[in-house]
Amino acid sequence: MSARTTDSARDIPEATVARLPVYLRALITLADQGTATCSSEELAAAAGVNSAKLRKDLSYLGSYGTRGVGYDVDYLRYQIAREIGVTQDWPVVIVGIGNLGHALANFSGFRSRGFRVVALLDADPRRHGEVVAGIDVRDFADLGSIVREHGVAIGVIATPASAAQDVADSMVEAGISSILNFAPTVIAVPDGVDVRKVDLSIELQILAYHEQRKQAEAVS
Amino acid sequence: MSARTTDSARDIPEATVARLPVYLRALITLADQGTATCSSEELAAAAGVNSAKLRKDLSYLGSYGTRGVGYDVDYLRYQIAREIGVTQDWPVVIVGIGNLGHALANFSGFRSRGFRVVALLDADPRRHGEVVAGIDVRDFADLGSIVREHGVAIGVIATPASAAQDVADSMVEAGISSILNFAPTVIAVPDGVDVRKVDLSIELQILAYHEQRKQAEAVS
DNA sequence: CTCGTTTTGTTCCCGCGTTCACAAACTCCT
DNA sequence: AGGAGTTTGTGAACGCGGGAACAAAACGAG
Repeated sequence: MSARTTDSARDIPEATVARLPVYLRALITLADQGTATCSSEELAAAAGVNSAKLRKDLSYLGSYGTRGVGYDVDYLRYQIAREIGVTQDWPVVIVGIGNLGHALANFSGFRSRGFRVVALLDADPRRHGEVVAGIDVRDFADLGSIVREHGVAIGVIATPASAAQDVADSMVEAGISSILNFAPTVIAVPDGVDVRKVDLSIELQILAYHEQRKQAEAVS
Repeated sequence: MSARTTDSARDIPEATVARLPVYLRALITLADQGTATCSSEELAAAAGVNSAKLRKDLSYLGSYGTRGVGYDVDYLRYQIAREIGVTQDWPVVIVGIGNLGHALANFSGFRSRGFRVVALLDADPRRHGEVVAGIDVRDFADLGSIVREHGVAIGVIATPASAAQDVADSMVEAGISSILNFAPTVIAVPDGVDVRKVDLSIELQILAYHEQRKQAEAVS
């Protein structure tokens, strides 16, 4: 902590951070199509946001565009990737190799963004030795040594809700400081550890709420 | 549309709607533990939010608490469930039965919240007839008739990004008005259709950004 | 070189959401 | 019955994020 003047580290609003990966994906798509330059208007359309918002977001990173011209796709793509940190390699462990764990282990989107699954862990001994996505499932008790060996900072929880808090505690103790939680429960972690949660059921419930209101409107 | 006075339909802020399912889950956990009554402080702790925020959120639904006492767990649970709409049955179709589609089809959290998977669809003929989670995979072309037959309002997209827009278009045409999109791409839909997206890779990238900054701080 | 055109970067304003703080209301004990 | 103690519901202040609008900068034509 403490103030410093690392020039690359102005503080970027959280809402902007959440959109940068979307811009990055849009830029990759544009690059694949052979587009060399794009305006904020085009990129905003591809990312599904307002162009003023896009420009403001990018301005937090620096002045990477050219007035009257637009943005160089490859250059901007690299700058965003660097800012997010996906130019480096991030070792990741996945705990809980059920249906969801399988899907995550096989998900190609991780690999292509600099995330490398270094271990799959499960508490159930019957799963140990099983090979998923070319990686063999190991004992959850090995977490500590794996984290030390590979310098893992990011952990993914794909266990049932009942196990999630214990897994999180073990992850923190092992030195992991960023957790992506798919278990449908709130987990508590000490300060300095980031948690993001993805809850499929919650997303559906939000849709159901709006759907219910739409249907109520329709019959009125 | 148009203004009406359905007393149950004051407009609830979007941020509150997104938290109601979390409260509901916390209440179910409390009920399972045999708790009959809880204070806003306790419930807030279980849901991982500030107690003032919880009280304000609940106040949008009505005055379901008792001052000096707290909230009746079962009663509040029912009221929230009714407000979200999960007291009724929501038929759902899942399109794209790859790794993720498998996991979603088997996910028990849907069933327990009033969501019923009525069909699994895939464009690949080799998958047709395969049985996943007790439901057999059918041709994507059957979407329209299935939606009509079951009155499906909610669709889940679990296809690769390249197919997502086409699937969304077909869903909208079939009459689906709420879409949960797991494909890593922005999809465009007409007004009146709600889309929520879940992007695993984006969540990890957000964690990576913060992790990078923590590590930069650590060496300074 | 100068003017018109295009597009970025930024300023300003507004509205939503969060939090504090307190009044209203209910229970329990004496 | 009345007062002390609790806990809800809400009014008010504050800060963040979104969007419109504009000034600054680059390019091209003549």
